[in-house]
Amino acid sequence: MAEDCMKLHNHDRVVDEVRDQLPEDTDLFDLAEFYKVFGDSTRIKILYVLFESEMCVGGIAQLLSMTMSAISHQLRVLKGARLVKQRREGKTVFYSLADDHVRTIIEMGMEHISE
Amino acid sequence: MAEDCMKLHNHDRVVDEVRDQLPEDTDLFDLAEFYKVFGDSTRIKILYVLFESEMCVGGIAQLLSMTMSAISHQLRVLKGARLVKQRREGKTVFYSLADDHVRTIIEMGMEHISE
DNA sequence: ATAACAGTTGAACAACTATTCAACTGTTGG
DNA sequence: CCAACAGTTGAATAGTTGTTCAACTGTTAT
Repeated sequence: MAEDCMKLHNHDRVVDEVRDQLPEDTDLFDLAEFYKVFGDSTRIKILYVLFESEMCVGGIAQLLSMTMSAISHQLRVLKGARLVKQRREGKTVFYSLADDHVRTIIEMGMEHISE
Repeated sequence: MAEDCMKLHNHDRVVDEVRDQLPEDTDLFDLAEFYKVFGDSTRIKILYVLFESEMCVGGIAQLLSMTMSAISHQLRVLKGARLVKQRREGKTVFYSLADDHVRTIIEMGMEHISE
């Protein structure tokens, strides 16, 4: 007699049950896209900077010792994820956190890795 | 007189202040690495499956219509991030969530994108 | 011992992504 | 209007990453 994992553990039934509980495929995809935004140290650094204070692109660039172009590109990604917002004052553009949600998410991660 | 952003907004002082508040560079890097793990829809799907029930590699593969090899590769990443743990039973290896931390982090993200 | 099964692993390839560079927009002061 | 500054953008490049494939380990039943 065949002792497959399938037959031993009754896969087909369990698999069907679990499948019903899963969120929509598009939601799972969107969630991964969202977390991708946190998956880059430059963006993480920018977010941490904005935790402390709103700041213009040049200021962030100076702080992180990077070009304004590089920072601007990443700010665009952060804005796309609705994590930051911008405010223009003359030639300068100030960026700040869109909401406090971000803080919680990042603190959650920090907790996990420092265990 | 030069009306630089620098001089107008007193960058150097603010920048220095904020720099002191930032976590270690290595911590910020590790945090980004951690979030990278959530930044893939296959891994997100696997985590959601394990929310419902512990499951073997073949079961997950069947559920997600993917090869065992692909799943095994991703489980390795998840294990590396200490998000899942394994348990052997004969030829079968069962995976499950390492702790409930993961649930909170993922729910946090879901909240943000469904706003 | 050996065959069959469950899972792992490393190399290779394709797809994606972060930074750089140069050219651009928009704003302000002269 | 023009020059200078702050920031943005698109193309190009280098580095990273997910899946596939084939070969491998480890376990169990005969």
